[in-house]
Amino acid sequence: MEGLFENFAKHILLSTEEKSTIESAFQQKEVVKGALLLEAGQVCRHIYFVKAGCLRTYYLDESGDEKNVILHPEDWWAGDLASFSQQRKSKYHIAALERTELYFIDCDQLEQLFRDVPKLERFFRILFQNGIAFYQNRLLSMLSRSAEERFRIFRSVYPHLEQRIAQKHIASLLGMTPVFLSILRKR
Amino acid sequence: MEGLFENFAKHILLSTEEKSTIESAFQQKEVVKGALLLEAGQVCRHIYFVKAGCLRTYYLDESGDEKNVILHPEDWWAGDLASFSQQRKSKYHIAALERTELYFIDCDQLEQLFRDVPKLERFFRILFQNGIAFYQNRLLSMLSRSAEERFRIFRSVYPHLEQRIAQKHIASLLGMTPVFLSILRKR
DNA sequence: CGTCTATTTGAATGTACTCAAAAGCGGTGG
DNA sequence: CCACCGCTTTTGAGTACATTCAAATAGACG
Repeated sequence: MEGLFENFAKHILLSTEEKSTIESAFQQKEVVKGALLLEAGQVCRHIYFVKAGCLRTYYLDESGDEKNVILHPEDWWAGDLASFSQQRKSKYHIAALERTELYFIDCDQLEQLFRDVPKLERFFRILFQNGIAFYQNRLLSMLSRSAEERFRIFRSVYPHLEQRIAQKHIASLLGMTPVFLSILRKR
Repeated sequence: MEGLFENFAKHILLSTEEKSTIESAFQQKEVVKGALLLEAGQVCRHIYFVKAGCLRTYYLDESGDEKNVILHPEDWWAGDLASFSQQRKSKYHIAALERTELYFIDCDQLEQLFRDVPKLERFFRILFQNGIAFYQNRLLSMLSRSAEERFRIFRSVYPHLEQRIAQKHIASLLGMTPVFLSILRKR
């Protein structure tokens, strides 16, 4: 679980005992491309950490269109926090865009883990704090950038992801149609 | 500081001692309409809680246009968390849209308060968790809703705010021009 | 009351979309 | 290994939603 602990180490310092407490709470799994980890309408029961591969969180709208809200490549966390913490039905689906290796934890066990290793409250407080900054940025880019600029930003932020995943998923993430993204790429 | 403690009570239970520790860490002030609480380029040194009135967080882009990222009416928190926690220059300005009554805390004192009242880590973890859900929603609405739908949503989420603040600020928040919002309102 | 800023209105324009069809690509099975 | 099927991407034509610019009107505030 190296990748996971490196991630924790970004914000908190864990003792060996704390690490082993955490290690025993997390599980590991590998899912195939297309696998569904959370379905809208269900309560989110797990938080995932992506070791390798890529997940996406998306909204399935009234007309059946999928809107990718966020991609989770390696070293990212995934899970519907609002659903998780308020035990409400999720609005989002979470699925794998590639064969993906994951660590995950059950939501009840995470609550227990918060009690056993209180430092984790701090870790997630900071993680979520950064999450807010991330979404503020995304929102700002929707408010003030053209489709072309948003695509340029995407390319610079995720240099290799463009080759790994379908254009339609990038288009959806950036709030444009795949047809229009294809036109932009030709330029 | 009733409003503030009611807000804390949404997620954590505080003892009388804890309340008084918190109370002595927060300060109070009142600002006039238009007052600037945070300027882009400066490091965010305070977190604000809006008792009455309304603040806005906005981005001033290259061409001098202001983009409202979020409004903070009564009972909301404000402050650039990313700047605050990483001690980096803020990208955003925070200003008052009305005469506004505030509670605020210095960032160093908040760090101290996290040590004195560890429950607050939990409070802010949950607050930020909800913040992420809020921004996900905003983002989704930019990704999948028309300007008209976004305006309808705004009206239902903030029923009285439309009368209190300038249309151009609502237009900016919703990612459209004030001219177009005026056309929408006529319909 | 006068000035300054915000809103409304109209015309022309542009960015991005829809629809449809063709081409490309990837995986599967014969 | 190749052929076929399904899905994704490309291309083109026509369209719509929202913008820009400019001018007129209304409203806020000292």
